Amino acid sequence: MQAEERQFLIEQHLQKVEFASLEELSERVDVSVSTVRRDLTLLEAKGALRRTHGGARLVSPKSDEFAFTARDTHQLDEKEAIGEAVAALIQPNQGVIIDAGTTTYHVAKYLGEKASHIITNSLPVANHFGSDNSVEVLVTGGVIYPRLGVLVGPLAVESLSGMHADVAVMSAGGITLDGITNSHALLIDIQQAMLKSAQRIIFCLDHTKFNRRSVSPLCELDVVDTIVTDAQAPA
Amino acid sequence: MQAEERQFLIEQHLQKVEFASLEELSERVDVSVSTVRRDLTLLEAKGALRRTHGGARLVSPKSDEFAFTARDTHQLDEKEAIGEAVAALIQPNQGVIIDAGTTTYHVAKYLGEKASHIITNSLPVANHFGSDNSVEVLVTGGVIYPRLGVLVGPLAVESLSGMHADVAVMSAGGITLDGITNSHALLIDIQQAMLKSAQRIIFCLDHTKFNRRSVSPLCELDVVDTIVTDAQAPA
DNA sequence: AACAAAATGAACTAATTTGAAAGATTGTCA
DNA sequence: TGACAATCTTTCAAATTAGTTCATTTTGTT
Repeated sequence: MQAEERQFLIEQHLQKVEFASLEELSERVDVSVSTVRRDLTLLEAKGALRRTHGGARLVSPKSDEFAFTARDTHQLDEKEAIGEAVAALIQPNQGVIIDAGTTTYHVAKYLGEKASHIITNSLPVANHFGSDNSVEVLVTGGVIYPRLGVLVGPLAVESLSGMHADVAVMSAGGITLDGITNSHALLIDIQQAMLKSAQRIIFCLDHTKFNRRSVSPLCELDVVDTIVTDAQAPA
Repeated sequence: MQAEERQFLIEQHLQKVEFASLEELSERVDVSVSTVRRDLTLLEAKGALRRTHGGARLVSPKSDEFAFTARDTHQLDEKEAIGEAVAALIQPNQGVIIDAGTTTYHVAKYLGEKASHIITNSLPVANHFGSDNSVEVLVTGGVIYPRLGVLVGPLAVESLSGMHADVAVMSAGGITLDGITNSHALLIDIQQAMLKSAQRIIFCLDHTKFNRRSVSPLCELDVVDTIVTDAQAPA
């Protein structure tokens, strides 16, 4: 790999995680810590980031974007893995509904140009496909729920009600034997509309979601076709 | 293989991968590394790419989102100035419709928390306010028009039809004494819905738009309340 | 076919980059 | 504050890459 590419990768990674340690970066781009140091010095001179003790951080935690969704490093690896697995489940040229959420965002990343059209109420997902003209992306209307970049409200529900998709890729706050629950009542309406509009329902739930119950009930378990999770989850 | 063909292949490959090492290229086009070096020097002189240590890099990386809108540096100063001027025209706590476009995006930047609610079909504008919870941002639904990040289609028009705002901040492709025109028929419907929903209409038009006529007519001049432009514009 | 011109690949040297180790600095915790 | 660990900067040898030169091959022309 070339120096330029490496530096680009570092920059790009920081866009995602906001802060990264030297070790983390050195592993990620597979060079020594010394080299990462040098790269960071260069990138800092360029103004792309700011060096800190032990690593580097984004210079402007750009309020432009959705820190929470796109930059959430909490269990990043698991989420990436789930994202990849779900993307593999989807057949080419299907229509896919993508729910808002940190995990479902990763599904979008791995989905590439597989889907023929995508329906979403998540601004991060919409942004991800924004410059990709091989996929038709339909964004539901709605009011932006701050920080999450989710479109909520009656307009979002209405938009979804008339639509149809082959698959819905969903996320939630918790799952028990009684069913699936989520935290915001505002989201429930929208998610239920999504469930109605799709033929096959896939839920993305990492192991922290199991045996947890959020405030609002979303649906029974028998509505769900597939659950994708990570290795640490119970049967 | 001809030298020209080889260079074309190199260029084409770089379009795909953004970065490539000499070895990689030399294998791909099946010549020695020396020759690849020479090719790269030529291609660099041509402006097709930039040489780096160990390889080459694409000059214009297409990687980022909505480069067109947010990073369009064409007449940046004028647009910033227009943005600031329009923002100054807006009273606190008004409802504002913001059209999609490079200039209107700058209006959003200067608007801050002045408006009480904002209605837009522009993803860059939505992103800009995304994490700001002092403003209610209503995003119209619709299909993403690639590269511009505009939401278009019937859903966008429907979303707008039921709404109301104090001001509409609009952009367009050209203006003559006969009226205002814009380039994409898809946008026209939406813009007309915006015009209907707002009490006061402000158009942002830099001097290049004057005496130009785009393909589709948008509206007559008497619909417009205010036009904000830059110093180089005619009276 | 014979020749000149251009392109190619290889060999060599100069320049750059890299990784590791030294000592200097900073941050942390009692 | 003082020790201790972690991180930073500097330095240097090794490795990689760039630039140059030259013999050989290919190409184009007569």
